[in-house]
Amino acid sequence: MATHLAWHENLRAIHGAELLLRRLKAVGMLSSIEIELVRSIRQRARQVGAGAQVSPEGDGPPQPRLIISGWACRPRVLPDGRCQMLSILLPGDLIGDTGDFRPLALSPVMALTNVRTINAKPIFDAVAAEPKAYRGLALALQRLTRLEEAYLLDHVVRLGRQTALQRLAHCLLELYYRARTIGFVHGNAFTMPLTQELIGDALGLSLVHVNRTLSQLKRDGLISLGAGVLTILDVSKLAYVADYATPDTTVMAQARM
Amino acid sequence: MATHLAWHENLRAIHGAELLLRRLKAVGMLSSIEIELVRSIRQRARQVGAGAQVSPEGDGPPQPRLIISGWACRPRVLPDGRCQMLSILLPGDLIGDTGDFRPLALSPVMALTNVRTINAKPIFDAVAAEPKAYRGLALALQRLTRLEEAYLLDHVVRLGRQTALQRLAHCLLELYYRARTIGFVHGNAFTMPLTQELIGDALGLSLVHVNRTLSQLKRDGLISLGAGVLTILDVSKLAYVADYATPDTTVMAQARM
DNA sequence: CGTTCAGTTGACGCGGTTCAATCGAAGTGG
DNA sequence: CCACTTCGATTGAACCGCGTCAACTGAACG
Repeated sequence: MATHLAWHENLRAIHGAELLLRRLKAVGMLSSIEIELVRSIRQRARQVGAGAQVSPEGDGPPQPRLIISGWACRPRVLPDGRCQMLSILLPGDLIGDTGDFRPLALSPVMALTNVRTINAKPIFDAVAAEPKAYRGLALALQRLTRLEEAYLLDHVVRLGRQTALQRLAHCLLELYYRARTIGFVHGNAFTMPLTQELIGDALGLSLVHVNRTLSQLKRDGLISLGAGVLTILDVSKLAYVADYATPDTTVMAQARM
Repeated sequence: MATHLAWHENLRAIHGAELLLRRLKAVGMLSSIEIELVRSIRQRARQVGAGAQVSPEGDGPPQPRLIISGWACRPRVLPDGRCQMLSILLPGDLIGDTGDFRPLALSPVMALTNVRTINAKPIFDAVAAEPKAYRGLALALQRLTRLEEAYLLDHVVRLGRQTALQRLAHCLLELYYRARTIGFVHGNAFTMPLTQELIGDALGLSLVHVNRTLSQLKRDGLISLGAGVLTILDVSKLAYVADYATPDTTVMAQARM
């Protein structure tokens, strides 16, 4: 029984590395050696429940880990108890410090659902030890970091200058494209486990207004949402109201330099 | 006459390097060799008028430059013509790419007043060529980059979860501490050349509401503002309403790891 | 002496918050 | 097996922060 469980967890970990590979392949080319390295991180996963802190786990800079299942966020809590998310994290996303102590990478990560992570340090260690052998991988990892900053810049514009409808549409589209990259979208639908309160914390809106704005998007036939499954019914119309530029032309372009 | 002008510009450039030195010394320790290197960038300054683009100047990644006088910003212009600033830039701030292609560093910089910059590439070239000799400088430069990201995170919280009064108070305090670092503050007063419309673009507010909110801060005796000079009359009260944590305990702490 | 630009002020309306109540689904304990 | 609770979604009503429109001021400038 115990061995069966361990084997099961192992499978999960392999799958988790596959998610990271999809993201890396979306921003660069990897050699078969590099692909093997990423696949080699098949250690036992660590799980935390919804609401628990994922990172940092103790003192000092947080170790790099890969989210292999569940959603998380980087919350900033204000004295009055309200919360503003800096970013939303999906399976396939890397968290923790990768040696440069970026404030975003150092900021706490909180689980929004049950979250499973595996240690990603072996990847960075290998890349640091043999830069020549892992040039493509190093570049792709750096591009994922840039992508994270590009999303942050979009977030600023969203919060500063967009209406509730635009923010929501923009955010849902971002999540849609990110979910698609990791292969979670089937027929323009994907699992979106965020509650309306959490969406509010991400977009600087109240729970009630998120509800009303979501209703409007449904009424207008742009999305459908039920039982935790979000379907983008009309990508181009949604992109139009959100003022959302296709990732290829902006966010990804910035990452690809 | 021409030679006199060149000599004058030279003086300015030396002073500009001094501003960068103050910022570097605020986040790390420099050897005398490193100080000499920073002081050695005394090339002729380039000037652009208010409203003009400072960076990038042409194609490709923008070269690293140092702002030696004037204020600038990183604007994001929306299709409807409105604008959201990603950050505000003061004298002593570095702009342009430093080799890692960060989206923030690549995003356009626009002059808000007349802006003079000098080429900062020699510094980065020297650090890259002789990492051993310039370890302290490399670290300090990296910390300035982190600081920039930390300000961006604060910006997200400001825009997402703070009222107009709080945003304004928070922003003015940030500018106050940054101006103080470069030695521009005398008796809690410093030159603040931003128009109310520009402040609005930074904080996601309308011109009119910025005016009213500024009036309130004046009425409450927290600031005084006239003829482009901002005086912080009560730092601690302003920090209280802004919910502003002292830089030492937060932003700087993140940069100092 | 007109023009432009930044600041200032009033009136009005909308977008979004807050308070509050309801509802269904999913536990949870007796 | 059934209350009882909890949690997320939903909806109504009142309120208010902030945006918009518009008019006016004073200073700087040609």
